[in-house]
Amino acid sequence: MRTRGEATRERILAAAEECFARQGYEATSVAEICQQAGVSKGAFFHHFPTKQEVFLELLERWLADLGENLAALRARARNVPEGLMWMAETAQQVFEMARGKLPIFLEFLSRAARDPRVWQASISPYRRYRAFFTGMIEAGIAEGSLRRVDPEAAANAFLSMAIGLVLQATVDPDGANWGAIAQESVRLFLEGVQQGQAP
Amino acid sequence: MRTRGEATRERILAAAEECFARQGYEATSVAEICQQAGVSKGAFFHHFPTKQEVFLELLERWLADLGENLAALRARARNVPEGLMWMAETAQQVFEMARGKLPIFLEFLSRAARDPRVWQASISPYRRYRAFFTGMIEAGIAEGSLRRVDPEAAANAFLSMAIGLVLQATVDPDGANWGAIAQESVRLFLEGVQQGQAP
DNA sequence: TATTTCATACCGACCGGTCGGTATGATTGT
DNA sequence: ACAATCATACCGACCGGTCGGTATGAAATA
Repeated sequence: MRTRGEATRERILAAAEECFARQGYEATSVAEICQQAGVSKGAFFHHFPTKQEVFLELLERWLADLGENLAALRARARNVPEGLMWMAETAQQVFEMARGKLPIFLEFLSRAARDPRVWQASISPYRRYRAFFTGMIEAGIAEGSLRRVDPEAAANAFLSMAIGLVLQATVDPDGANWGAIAQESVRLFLEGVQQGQAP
Repeated sequence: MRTRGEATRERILAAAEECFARQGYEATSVAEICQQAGVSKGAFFHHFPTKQEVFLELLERWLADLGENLAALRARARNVPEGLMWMAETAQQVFEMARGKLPIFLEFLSRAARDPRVWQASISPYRRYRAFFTGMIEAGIAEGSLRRVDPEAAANAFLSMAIGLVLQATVDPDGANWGAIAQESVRLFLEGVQQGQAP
């Protein structure tokens, strides 16, 4: 954080993230963000042309972060099933840590379905994730740890499960132990596709 | 639709549903709904105390409808795997038909995560769905068509998959043939849990 | 070094417009 | 007549974004 300006920028982003998480995008006014950041409205619009731009920058950071975490987990795993299980275990921590932060995820999606700018910002990382998982399944088949399933179909099923889990954990965080359920689900999934595991 | 009042009420609900689907809840003004319904603001607030109440009534209808459809499919199926596959096939049609209507689903969820009233209205049907699928898996095990998996875990995995699919189809409807993917995913799931199907 | 210059960072009052909801009275059906 | 139904006009709050102007501090000039 070299210059004074950059520090202010970061404060605005952090404040916006908190407000969005607490109240949602629409319900959060620019004035509120400014107050939370201890900054004037003038400063806000000096650093960002619109409220939406703040939102988009947060979105980009979040998705990039997620992508890096997934890639790191895969790289560290000794084989594909292990990598997938690690991801499920990580989900446990994510659910616990993020809690109040998760609803932004929904807000992102809800807006992405309508706002072309948001859509474009979310959809290309998302498609990379799909490709990423397809690649993982293919690698699993190649290394002999997975059955010869259709990689795309399996990746889709896995990704759907992951998305569904996150969503449920977001809406009903106290309804179940979602971290444990994530692990159970992935285990079940692996039992279906793993080599020499079928009973 | 006996009285004149009921007809107006329905027109307001239909108009609201369309507006919400097209623009989202927040972005839809009461005036817009009234115009679309060919009704005055006075009529609107005569039939509904607040805008949110309209939203909630739509939500209730939608969830009740979904529940009925699921129960009907299960009742007609000759065994559990067949029932699950039928649901996947139905998803195909739902995706094609609903298209523009699906984003309301996201709006529902997004609001449910924050608005206690909406949350309560969505969460109890949702928990019924979970119980419903758990019951199905148990029945499948009892009838011998499914392996002795943990019913709750399997139901969770299946429901997660379903939710994830709907969500992806909502956000990226042209990104893939979601109906086909739904069938493929369920098939994959069944291969994992079905009796005597493991290769 | 002392002074001028100037870009960047920031302030906060303000504007045009929108929105959810209300007040009041007309119309309709019984 | 009288209750249910609907229309019109209106209110007060709020919001995203603008704008004229001020502070800060580094580079240029003398």
